[in-house]
Amino acid sequence: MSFQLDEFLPYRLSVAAAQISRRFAARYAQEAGLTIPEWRVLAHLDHSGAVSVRDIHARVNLDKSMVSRAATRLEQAGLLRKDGHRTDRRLIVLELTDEGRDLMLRLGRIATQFQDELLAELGEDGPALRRALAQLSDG
Amino acid sequence: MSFQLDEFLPYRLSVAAAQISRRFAARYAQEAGLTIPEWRVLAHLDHSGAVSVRDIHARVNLDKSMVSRAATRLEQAGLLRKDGHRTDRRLIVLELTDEGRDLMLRLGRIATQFQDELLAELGEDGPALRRALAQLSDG
DNA sequence: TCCGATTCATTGCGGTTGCAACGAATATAT
DNA sequence: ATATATTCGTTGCAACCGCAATGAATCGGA
Repeated sequence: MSFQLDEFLPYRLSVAAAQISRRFAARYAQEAGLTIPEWRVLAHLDHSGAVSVRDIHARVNLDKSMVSRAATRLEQAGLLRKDGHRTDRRLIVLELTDEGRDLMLRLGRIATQFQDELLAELGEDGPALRRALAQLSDG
Repeated sequence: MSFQLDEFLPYRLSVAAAQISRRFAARYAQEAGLTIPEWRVLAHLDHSGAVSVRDIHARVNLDKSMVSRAATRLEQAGLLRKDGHRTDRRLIVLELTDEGRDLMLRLGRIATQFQDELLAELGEDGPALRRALAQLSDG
């Protein structure tokens, strides 16, 4: 009996993740043309307030270089500010501008609605999916 | 109340998928240094028999160019053969060599065991995860 | 105090990826 | 029958990613 890729969990997971990312990107493309790293940085800053590159790197599953480049692009787009840290001059403090917060307000609504739709599609498997993803991410 | 990336399903999905892919890649790295596209092409061919690039592209969620390049590399590694189609000369028929089949036998065992471990970690959420991933991939 | 180790953000680089263009082969419509 | 459209695999290209190296700043131990 030969191996069935179709039934293989890592494959299914990867396909589902790619598919959902595409669907979501299509939603927010109307509001803003962000890459996934840019979206993650923006969303994390909205929730965390002013914070360093390292901080985002640690919490958002992005390489330092990605955070740095995404932040540069977001700064050029006027969505965030980079300031030096008061006492530790190695650190760069990232903080959303008013424009960035406005955008996240709109994107947050889109994201929440999108997630609600997904959970509705999933029905009663939703909570189990949450638990399973948490388990797999830590493992 | 600001948006919480941590709780956002597309994000959780993407992180879990990346994490599991890394774990699995670490397993089969000992047997063979395959990229993910190469692994998918190999695994699909093992299960499907001789088949065209287009076929794999459609079923395995890989861009045509990826399939083409992966097939070229696998051919150079002696794991598959490329032949012309008998009647439709646009088509290229891909088929595993004996060596390719041998490798897939070993990789299939590793994959199956890895999946068994994952399912054990997941416990009773495993079946719900399966259903959820299927639902999300179609949506 | 002062020198080596560590932390931080950026940058360079090689490999990968997705998209679009291409040429060859086949299908379709008039 | 023949011109047009479509399908197929490959290739070029630009963007992207992860990793390692870099340079600046801070920390820690002798």
